[in-house]
Amino acid sequence: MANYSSRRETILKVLRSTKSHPCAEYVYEECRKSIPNISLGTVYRNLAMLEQSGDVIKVATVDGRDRYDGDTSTHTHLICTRCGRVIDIDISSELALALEQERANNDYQYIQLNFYSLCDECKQSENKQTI
Amino acid sequence: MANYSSRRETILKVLRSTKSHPCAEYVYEECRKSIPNISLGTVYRNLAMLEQSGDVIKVATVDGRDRYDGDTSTHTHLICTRCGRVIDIDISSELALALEQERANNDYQYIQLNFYSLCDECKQSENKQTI
DNA sequence: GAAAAAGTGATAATAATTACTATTTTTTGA
DNA sequence: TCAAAAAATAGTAATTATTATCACTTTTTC
Repeated sequence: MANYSSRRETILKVLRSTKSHPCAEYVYEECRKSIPNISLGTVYRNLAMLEQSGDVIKVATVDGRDRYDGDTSTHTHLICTRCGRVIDIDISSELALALEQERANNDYQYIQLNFYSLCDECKQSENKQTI
Repeated sequence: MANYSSRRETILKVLRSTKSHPCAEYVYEECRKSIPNISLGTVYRNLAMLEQSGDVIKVATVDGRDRYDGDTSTHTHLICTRCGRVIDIDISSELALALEQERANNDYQYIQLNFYSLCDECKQSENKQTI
């Protein structure tokens, strides 16, 4: 069904080479560095295809923009309630185990766990302001 | 800062009286039953205010539409990978405890846990089709 | 290597959400 | 109680992320 596409390969490479969980616009700008005439529509189309094929996940929608992740393994995110940054975080092995058990017991396909809080950068700037 | 507003009260009532985690459009249609000339902009503005004040949470974005929940207590959702329905589900007490511990230990503000799978209705129709 | 299938760039269209503004509702405080 | 100030609203226009379209190019098939 799906042919090979050099654009798709580049888009996937961009997503796998960052931990920033970027939106389509960011992926587009990164791709333009090596493929100057790639179009934004191509990025959107391929992100949808890559999501469909399970090579990429749509991890959250922040400020109206969909955010993508090239890491499809089960992992947890911190979403900053101020700046919207999406950050990978570690969780206790007890929690990881309980999550996986709940998933398996109920035959759920996959899990999305987000904690919300200020990220380190926003905590910093918050401190500066209040001192 | 915020005055009283009968529209806001109605919007909150609508959200608290459903378990369907509706989008703004649904809230708007429900409100129109008692306030025929309420405007969609008012619904959006008040949903944002209610989210800000913590009376409502934005629980997910499904098919490009933000979905709201009038139940602000920590609870878990099943999101149907076919129809997009958002459904409250129970989790084991072990998982609930591990989640709360992780939250407290790291001083996270709040948690959002979503499992993805077919909902019961979509499982049903899937069965019908494949037999 | 030619026909068929899939992908692309450029651009137009769609649709959810936000902004704007004249008017109305609510609050304030004398 | 009531008039001025503050906040909210309806109606509508503007914005913006995303999707659709289509003539053309790349990839696959056989």
